[in-house]
Amino acid sequence: MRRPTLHAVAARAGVSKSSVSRVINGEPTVAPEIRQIVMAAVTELGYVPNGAARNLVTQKTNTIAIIVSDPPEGLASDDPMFAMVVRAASRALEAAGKQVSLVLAGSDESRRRVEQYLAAGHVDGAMLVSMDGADPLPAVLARTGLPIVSHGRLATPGLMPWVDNDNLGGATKAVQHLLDQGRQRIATISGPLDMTAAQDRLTAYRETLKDTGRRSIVALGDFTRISGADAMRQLLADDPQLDAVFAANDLMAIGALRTLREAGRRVPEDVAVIGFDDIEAALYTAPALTTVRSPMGEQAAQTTRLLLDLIAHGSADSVTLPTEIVVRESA
Amino acid sequence: MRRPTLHAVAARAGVSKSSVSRVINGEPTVAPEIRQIVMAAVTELGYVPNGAARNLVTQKTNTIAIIVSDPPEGLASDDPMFAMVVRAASRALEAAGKQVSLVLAGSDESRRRVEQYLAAGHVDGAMLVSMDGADPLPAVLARTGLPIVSHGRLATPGLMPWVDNDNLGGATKAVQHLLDQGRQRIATISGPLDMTAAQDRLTAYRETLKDTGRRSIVALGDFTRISGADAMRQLLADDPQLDAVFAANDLMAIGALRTLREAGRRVPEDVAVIGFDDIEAALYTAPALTTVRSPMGEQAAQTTRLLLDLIAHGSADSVTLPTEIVVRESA
DNA sequence: AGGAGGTCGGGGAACGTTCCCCGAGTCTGA
DNA sequence: TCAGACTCGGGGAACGTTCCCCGACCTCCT
Repeated sequence: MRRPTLHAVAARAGVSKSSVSRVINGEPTVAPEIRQIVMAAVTELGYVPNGAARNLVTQKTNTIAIIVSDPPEGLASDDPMFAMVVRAASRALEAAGKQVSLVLAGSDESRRRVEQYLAAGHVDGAMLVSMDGADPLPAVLARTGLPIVSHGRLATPGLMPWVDNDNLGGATKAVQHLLDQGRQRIATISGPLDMTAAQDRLTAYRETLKDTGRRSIVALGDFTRISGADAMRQLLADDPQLDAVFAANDLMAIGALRTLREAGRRVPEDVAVIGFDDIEAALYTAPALTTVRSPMGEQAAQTTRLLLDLIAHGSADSVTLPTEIVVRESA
Repeated sequence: MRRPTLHAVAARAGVSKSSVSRVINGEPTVAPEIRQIVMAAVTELGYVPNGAARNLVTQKTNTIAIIVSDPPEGLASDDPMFAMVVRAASRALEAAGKQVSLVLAGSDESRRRVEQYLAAGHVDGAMLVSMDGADPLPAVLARTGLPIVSHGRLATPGLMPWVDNDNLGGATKAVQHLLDQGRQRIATISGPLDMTAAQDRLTAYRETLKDTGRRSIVALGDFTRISGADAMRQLLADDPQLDAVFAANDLMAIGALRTLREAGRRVPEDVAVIGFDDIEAALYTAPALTTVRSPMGEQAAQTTRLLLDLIAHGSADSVTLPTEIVVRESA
């Protein structure tokens, strides 16, 4: 009932286990006839090399960890980012012949386990996804010496290479678009400020407005729909005269849209709304959401490439990807 | 530069490697003072047991594979199901001390690799997610003899235990709700018919309507928003008089809502729309979507429990979870 | 024809654990 | 106080591979 071993295949084929190993690993220095005999024995016995034994002796695992920060609240668990990023990264990794180990870093307890897990040599490298600035995990993991890259720029610079999209540029374009429409009172719904993406988008909003003499109107969200809805209520209370809102992501823009509808404001006539990310749902809101496209699939693919480079060459340079505005109906 | 081994810790602590191993694995039969000495040496050296060596000798990996069918088209890559299911299952698995290996089964090539991967002993068990009926993968994997369960009932019965929600009951409730409102011409947008969930939802629609003498009006979708929008266009062309639509999932209902809006039909006055799943986005449509709640987080957690049971006891019974209707504005 | 060089297969050590088995040490009870 | 039983630590084999090194055979050149 036990799986056949290399030894069994060698015995079956009547050659040494070295020869079998060479055939399995596709080494060129093996006679064609031997190869054939071995292959026959392999298929006959249904032999598959034992992964653990292989990992042990080669000191590599062919496995990459995708480490996703997972807030214990369990909010935003249908986050489209998660699906897009994990899926795109997995695809790229599998295309490169790597296996994927998915790690949710939630509680402190689980964070400790992540460190152990990496130190135990289970993976050849890791990709960090949506880490916030307060999280000590990146620094801890960087110290393991393993090749690690970050999907999204980290608050602490220099820890590891990263791939991010041009949040500053994108947010600037968004606010500029509202200004170009002649909007006078432009508010923003910010993301959680311990994340660099949220910081950058807020900074760009402030800088762009400052040049026009307008004042900033800011409400805080956490990148979820419900927080966007709440923040919008807050903004309407703070300044009933506002005529435009820049939400730091589409999910919050969708929440804002609902609040505006409930408040009887027309979009875009009374209030223009612009989001960020261009998730698929942005096409299906009423009215359809104007937003800034961040190339999420591309970002995940590039992050993967960066990691593979880092593993192969020992170094890799961070990348910033361009963003573009997508004008639909809401602004 | 190399990581310390068990041997190094033993030397440092002045005990045998057996003692160190016992301490590491928390065996009770070890003197407290020895334990203390060993622990000191462990922290001092920063020792972490090598995973591959451990896996090799114990013949288990503490790892579970989540195998997700991944259509090559790359459509629906922001599928909220993917995020919810993978996240909930990962959480449950990590809570049980298991590591998660995420496997996307896309091309034929990658399917072959999945089989190899499982046969190589990289995992102790696997969970299949969103397999369609035409997929040979479940049968192939079942033959490996590894403990495997399915998230969602499979088209081929008896292959492995599964956890599903009550699609028949839920869809019946949905259609009945439309009937109760006095709707006369009730159409449906079906999911891909090679998936059991789509089959069941369509069957329930047909059965429920049949009793009332009404005729079925069916358009085919594939569980994506765009397909829902297309199918709705089709339905309006087929029967301009229709006054209700049951979409087999919320994503397609969202697509249908957009088409209805474009066609100038009011929801729910002219056409009632009801979805299925109760994803978070259903709360944010205009009008808010009436739908059938399927407990996705619960389903993922139960599937995990089923798998752990199967691994521990060698057997486990399939589970069907109840669904309930959630009435909002659209129907 | 003989030797040198190159090609290919075989034996065995090593990877870092766990676990079995044995032996030594300790404690208890008669 | 001594024997027996039990507790706890140590040595070593085993897990299934890879890879190094050596040896044998073949070929080609001189």
